[in-house]
Amino acid sequence: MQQSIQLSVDAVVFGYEAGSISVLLIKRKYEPFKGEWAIPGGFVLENESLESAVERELKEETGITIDYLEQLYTFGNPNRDPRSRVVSVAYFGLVKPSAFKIFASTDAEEVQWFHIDELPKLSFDHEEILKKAIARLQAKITYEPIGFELLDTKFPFSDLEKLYTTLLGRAIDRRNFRKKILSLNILDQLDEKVSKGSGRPANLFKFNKKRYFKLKEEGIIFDI
Amino acid sequence: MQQSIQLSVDAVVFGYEAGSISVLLIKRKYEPFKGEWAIPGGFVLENESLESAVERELKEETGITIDYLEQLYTFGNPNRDPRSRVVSVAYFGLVKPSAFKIFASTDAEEVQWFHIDELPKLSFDHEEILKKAIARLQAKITYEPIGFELLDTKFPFSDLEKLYTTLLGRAIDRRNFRKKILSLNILDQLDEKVSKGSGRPANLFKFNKKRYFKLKEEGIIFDI
DNA sequence: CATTTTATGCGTGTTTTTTACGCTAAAATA
DNA sequence: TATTTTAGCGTAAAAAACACGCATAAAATG
Repeated sequence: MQQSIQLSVDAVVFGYEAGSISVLLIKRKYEPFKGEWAIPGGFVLENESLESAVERELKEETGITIDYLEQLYTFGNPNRDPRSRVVSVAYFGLVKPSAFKIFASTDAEEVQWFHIDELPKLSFDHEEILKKAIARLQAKITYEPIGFELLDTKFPFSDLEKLYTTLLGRAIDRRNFRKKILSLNILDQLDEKVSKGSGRPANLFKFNKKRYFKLKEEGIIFDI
Repeated sequence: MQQSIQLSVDAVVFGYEAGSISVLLIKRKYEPFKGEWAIPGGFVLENESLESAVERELKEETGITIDYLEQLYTFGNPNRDPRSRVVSVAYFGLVKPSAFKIFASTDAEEVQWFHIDELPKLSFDHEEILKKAIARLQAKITYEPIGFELLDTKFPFSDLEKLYTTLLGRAIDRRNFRKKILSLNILDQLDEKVSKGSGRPANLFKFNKKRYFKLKEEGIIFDI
């Protein structure tokens, strides 16, 4: 028995900057869908794990090294690729965009961050993949502290608050939100302040991942 | 570019009977791992969707038609199969065991339900897959009403309660649980009673899936 | 340099949800 | 018929979620 199914990986990478969520897309250099936008990804090599394949492709095509990566879903519709049967394992990644300089290479003619509400037409079934990834991001920030992967290591509380209002798509009470997050005891308050523009300078905070995992083991759950 | 990665599907199927959760396993008829227990599954055909492949393999190997099926995770470790590189998309299924007669055929020498705390040694990385499936089942019954897929269409409230205590692995207050579930308004109380053994006969209930989806659209969420 | 603007940060009362637990009802059993 | 067993209803206390007031600090404005 010998199939000729090809296996690929794709990565939906989210970033957050200046109050809006963006996703990293590439413009395809080759057929099919040459010149159109797509989620970065490519074929898995013979002796490579799926995660390694994702990391390699991202590095090759966009120059990005990922901070947070998890498997999203496997898309296996027989006709999703016009060339042949290609099954793709999609991943979901988060980065701090400020930390990386993106550049196109190999299969990518161009790389660009797109706001998730200003997306171009996408190749293959990538729209479906992206839709699923957005749903996952919105759901997951309410029960796992993954939002911190999108912020700088040190951040003022207002950044976190803004991230959540953006992702949840609704207003949240600033005072109650602060109380709730601080009561979880997973943030370290630093002795630094930032002043961006007018207004009172804000204290900087840092996510204490180690403490979070310890609390998680003890059964304390993150829940917004 | 031509890979020789093979693609398979596997299905972890859970059933519930007499107060305990079981999983459907097959004894392998051929090498590798001939004579050992494994999760049912097999290779995906060229023009078949992943879901169809799962359904076909389950039917072939065990005789079961699944009630509830969802994708679990894709396992792609390069050495998970001693023959060659095989990537497997694992699925998660639920059935009412009373509704089916299981029988072994094709690749299976034997089929059997195993209580999830009395499992045999498993082939490949199937232990890892099963572990993930159990975690998913336990997590998911708290935020989606999938428990009903394991019960008979008509069931007394105590069956539901017992299922939850079993799955959650802890006692729950009978009175508060009933109040909570009934207040969700997703159960129809029937005009039938069952009396099994001693004690006051219990009213039968039926899960109203249609109403649940309607409520879900309106934003009412199931949460135990 | 006083005043306005902008944003931080602490507190308090109210409503809603969760939790704990007492008690009655109906059938089998001894 | 008394006792045991399982079903089913109700009520009060505790905890969490929600709504909102207001003092404070620094920068911008005139």
